[in-house]
Amino acid sequence: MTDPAVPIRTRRKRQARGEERIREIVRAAAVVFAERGPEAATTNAIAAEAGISPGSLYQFFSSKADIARALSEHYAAELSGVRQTIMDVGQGTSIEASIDAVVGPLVAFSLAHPGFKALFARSDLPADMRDAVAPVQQAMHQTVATLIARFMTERDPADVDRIATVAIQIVRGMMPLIIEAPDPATRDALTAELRTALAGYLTRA
Amino acid sequence: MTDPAVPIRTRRKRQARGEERIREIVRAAAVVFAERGPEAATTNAIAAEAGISPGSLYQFFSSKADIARALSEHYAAELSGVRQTIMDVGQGTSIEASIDAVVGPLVAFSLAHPGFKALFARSDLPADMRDAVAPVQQAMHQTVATLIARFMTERDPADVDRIATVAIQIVRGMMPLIIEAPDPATRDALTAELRTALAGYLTRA
DNA sequence: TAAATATACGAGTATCTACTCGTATATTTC
DNA sequence: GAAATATACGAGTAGATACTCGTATATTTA
Repeated sequence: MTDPAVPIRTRRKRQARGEERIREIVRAAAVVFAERGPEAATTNAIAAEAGISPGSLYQFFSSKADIARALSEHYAAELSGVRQTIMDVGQGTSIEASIDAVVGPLVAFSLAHPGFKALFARSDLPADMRDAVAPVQQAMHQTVATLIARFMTERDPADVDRIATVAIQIVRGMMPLIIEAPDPATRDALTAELRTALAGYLTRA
Repeated sequence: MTDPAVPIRTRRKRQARGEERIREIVRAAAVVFAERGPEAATTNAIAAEAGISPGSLYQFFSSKADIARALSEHYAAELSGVRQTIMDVGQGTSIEASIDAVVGPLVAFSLAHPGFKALFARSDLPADMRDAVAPVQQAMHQTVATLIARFMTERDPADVDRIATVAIQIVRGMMPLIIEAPDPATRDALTAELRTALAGYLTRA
């Protein structure tokens, strides 16, 4: 039974064009997710948008949920810059100032990345996709909780956690309205309302 | 060409068992929508839950969106009692008291009617269903705006409208968490957070 | 250069879903 | 009681979708 050398062939390194294809598929997935929503986004449509065949798509991803996972991780990476900026606001700033530091960039990011809303604004994704994006969602929750904890140094961590959850849900509720606002003035007004709602909640929570 | 008497046969009156079937189908739809969500809820599953054949279902409803419409109207009717109670709170009560008068019954209603959340908590239903439930959604918006207007007698109606929209989105964001809370204590805590969020927003808006 | 493997294709498959249709029975109307 | 119609059935249809498979080419490794 002792098997000295089972040469389970390790996959040879991915080629440069493979990496490029993956990037192209993730980009296409963002477009299709944004246009049709997570359940109506078909793998064939993603392949078409990427300019490749369905077979090639499955050369790099094992399932639609796997594509969603890659897309969510892509957004997490893109957001890390934003997160750094946010975390850099001084420890002594007011709740309102911190909210301003978060809301503006987040709205800008959502506008620039239309697929982001499709993946993160919904709390009831199909099970397989929800599982796929859960790690990134939890990381975002952690970031928000850390930020909120600065203003609630005396509070129980469980309280801070709950407050972070509520704040995220408020953002989730408002973001679709903001993104799909018919004109910039409406968008700005709704963004201001989001700031008001967050400030109102967090100063009372 | 002049046709003096085109006897377009007017459909004979629906029988009592037909009315009963319709009630049964709507009830079944609520169950299936709650269990699977609006897009995964299949008409065959609704028929099975109602204990009838797919063909019989289409005897009474022309499409899945048509069933969603009937369900949303059913909820609107069920909610009219709640609305009456809410509207009866005195004109002079505080914002907080009014919020309490709304949130408690609304959470209770959502818990007692699991399909309600599936239809009303989502802002991105498939187009045909969204159109089907739009009238009821608008009626609910009107009710909320009327209630809010009591505290904002000086405000422009457009402002009141926008504030009502934001308040509804806050509720929409929180309701899934409240309904799916793992235990009653968590549910009560989240319901309290919803009250806090609404009070915080409305006193600042 | 030759073997090995990554990339690429796209028609095809199994499965699912909204909805139909031919047919049969229950109820109402006259 | 008989014609007309509402109710009921459930196998069947057309269309869609996630994913596969046989095959062919490009690239890398030795």
